[in-house]
Amino acid sequence: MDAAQRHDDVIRIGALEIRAADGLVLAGGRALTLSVREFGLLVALARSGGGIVRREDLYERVWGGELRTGDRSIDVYIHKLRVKLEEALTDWRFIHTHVGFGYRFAPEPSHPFHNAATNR
Amino acid sequence: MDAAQRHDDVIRIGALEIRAADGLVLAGGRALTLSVREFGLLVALARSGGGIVRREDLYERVWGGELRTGDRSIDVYIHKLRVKLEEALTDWRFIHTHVGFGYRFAPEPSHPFHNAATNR
DNA sequence: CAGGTCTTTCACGACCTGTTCACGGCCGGG
DNA sequence: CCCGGCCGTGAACAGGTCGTGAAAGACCTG
Repeated sequence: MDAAQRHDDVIRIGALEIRAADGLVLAGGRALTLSVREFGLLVALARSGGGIVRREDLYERVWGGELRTGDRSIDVYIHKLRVKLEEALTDWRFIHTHVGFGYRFAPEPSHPFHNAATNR
Repeated sequence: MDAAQRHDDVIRIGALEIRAADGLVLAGGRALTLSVREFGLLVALARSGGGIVRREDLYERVWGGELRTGDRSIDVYIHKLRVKLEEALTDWRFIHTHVGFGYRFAPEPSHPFHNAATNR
C-alpha cells in the first residue's frame, strides 16, 4: 500500500495527501503552498501509478500543447517541486529521474541503506 | 484517463517485472535505473522466451541496423546489464553466454546445486 | 502605476551515456 | 606450444541530458 491509491480525487502516497479537486496538498498533515504549475505537475506525476512519465506527456498534461525542443520549464518545476516536498518531508524522495525516459513518482527513503551508487 | 496499467506489456521473469511501455523495471519490487540501451537490451532478451538470441539479432532489435564486424557495443552493455541485475538480485544469474551462438535470458541460481530439490 | 508572485528563459556546470580502445583470459587448431 | 577468434571488463572520450541559480517577462491586485 505504498503505491498510489486513487479514491475519487484524493490521492494518498506515503505521507502525502493530494486533494485534486480542492487544489490542496497535505504533507504529513501540514498544507503545502504550491503554484498552479507545481500543483499540476504533482498531480500528473502522482496519478501515474509509480510508472515513468515521459517529459512529452508531462508537458502535454500540465502545460498543454507540445513540448518544444529546448524548453526547460519541466526541469525547473521539477526542481521547485522537489525543493518543497523535501522541505516538508525530509528524508523522503518522491521524484526520481530516469535519464532518457522521464520522471517517476514514488516515495523512497532518501538514505541509501544499501548503497548502489555505482553508475556507469 | 491515464492509460498506464496494461498487462499485455508487462513481462515477469523470476523476481523481475518489466513494464515495457513505461520503460520501468522492478527487481524484487524496487525500481531499477537503466539507460535506454540497457533497457532495450533487457527487453529484447526477456522477450525471447528463454531461447538463445544471436548477437546479430540483438543488435538489429536494440540498436537498429546491421552489426558491424568489430563492434563490441553488445558485449559492453551485456556486462552493464549483468552488473545491475546482479546488484539488485544477488545469487541469481539471468544472462548466459553461449559462445559462438549468442546470449540466453533465464533466471538461474548463481550457485548451481545438482539436487533435485530445486523447484523453479 | 507599483509591488509582489508566478513563469519562462538563460547560462553554467555536473553528471550520465553510448562508443571505442586496450588488455587479458579461455579455448581449439595447427 | 603458439596463434587467432571470441568474450569479459575497465577506462577514455565526446556529446547529450539534467540540476540549479538567477535574470527577464507576464500577470494580478489594489
